[in-house]
Amino acid sequence: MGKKHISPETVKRIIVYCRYLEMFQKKGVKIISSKDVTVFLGINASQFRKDLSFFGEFGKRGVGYDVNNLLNSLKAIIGLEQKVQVIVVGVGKLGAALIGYPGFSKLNIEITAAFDKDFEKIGRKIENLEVLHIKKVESVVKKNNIKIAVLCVPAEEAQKVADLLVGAGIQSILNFAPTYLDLPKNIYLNNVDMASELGSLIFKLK
Amino acid sequence: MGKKHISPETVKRIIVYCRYLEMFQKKGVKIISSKDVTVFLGINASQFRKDLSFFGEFGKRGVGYDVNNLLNSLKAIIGLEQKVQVIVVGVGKLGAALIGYPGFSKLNIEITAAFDKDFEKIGRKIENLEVLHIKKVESVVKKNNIKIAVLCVPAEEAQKVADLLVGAGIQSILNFAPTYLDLPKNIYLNNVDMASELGSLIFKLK
DNA sequence: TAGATTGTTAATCGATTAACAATC
DNA sequence: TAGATTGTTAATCGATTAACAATC
Repeated sequence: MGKKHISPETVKRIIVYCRYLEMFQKKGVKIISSKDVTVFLGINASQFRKDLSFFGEFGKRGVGYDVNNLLNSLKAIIGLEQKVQVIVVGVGKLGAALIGYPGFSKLNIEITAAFDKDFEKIGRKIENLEVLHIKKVESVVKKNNIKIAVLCVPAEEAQKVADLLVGAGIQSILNFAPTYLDLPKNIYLNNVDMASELGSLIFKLK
Repeated sequence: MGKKHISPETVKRIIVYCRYLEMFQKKGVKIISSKDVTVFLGINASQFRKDLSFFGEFGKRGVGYDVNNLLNSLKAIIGLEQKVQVIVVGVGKLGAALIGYPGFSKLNIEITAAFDKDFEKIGRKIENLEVLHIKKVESVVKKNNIKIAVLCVPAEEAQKVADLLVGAGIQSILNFAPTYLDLPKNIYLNNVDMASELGSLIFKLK
């Protein structure tokens, strides 16, 4: 399947479209046009159609898109049509908050296990999930065939723990530590840099 | 000051440069080249020099950049040379985690106050910060001349609370709720969409 | 059929990278 | 001076938007 290159921007917009389509679905809207989907989001309707065009044809000319069909198709494109299992590594305040984060469960994402190195935390339950010692990560990852880790350890530890995760078989890391991670090229890395988002707001106010 | 348009990407990269320069500063490195700063970050050295060029000249040809000077200059450019006060609105797990988030304090950002509407939470202390009722937000914002709010309420409430913040005089919002906010054009909005970052990793694995 | 809206190509826009004169 | 590295211009690349034929 000679998949054309699809930009991360396109993928993230598709998730935004999904959320918005769910709103229409709940309201009972059956058919929607590219303009209806995008005008409120501040996105160009051409961009919506272009984004979809990477994956096929989903609409009827002169008519629009069937909300249910389109939503199901988009979810399947991202890979959200069935539950996705991820682990959380580092159960400080942020990690603990992410374990119960409704934005993840809404997307069909399930936190399978949580890990820490601090014996104070190990055995504690967070949202019915027992915190395990980090040394168990490899066996849990292998047993459940988990590919994605959410990394919430302090910046100083992040590289070391990321290396450990890669060694355990993790293929993708969502990194919340405000530091750059040097990882093998075959590992996917997304950084959520909350401080730099806030910093960019501070700059704009000047 | 006919400031050229500066992209958000440039601003976020400058914050990344700051973090990395601080590492060099701690190690006692005095002089650094554009290549030294960028090679490990996987950024092109031209990009670094181009990013800086929007704001002036900071290096010596044939020599490089003075680490201390450059770091101070960059912090001043972003607006981080003095403490910046922000408020956190919505003290669920995520909001509570952000109140103690070291990534913010490292950038000289101070959480001045935290708000919620839930009487169970009001009066509780989080990291020595008392949670206030949301109805007090306007007086706190005005009194302390606060311009930035971090919004951590559930998606369903986000628009309503954002409108309230704008009414109270807030000029910039860092939104963690996974929903689109429709705000006046003069209000700056940055979205941290953790779920879509995770979704884009899921897609890449396919 | 006439009007509407898609899917896709072409045009535009902006961001990244390469190249190089300036200069330490 | 010779070598190194900046600051900036020009070339490249990719993403967004406009335009329009296809077609419901």
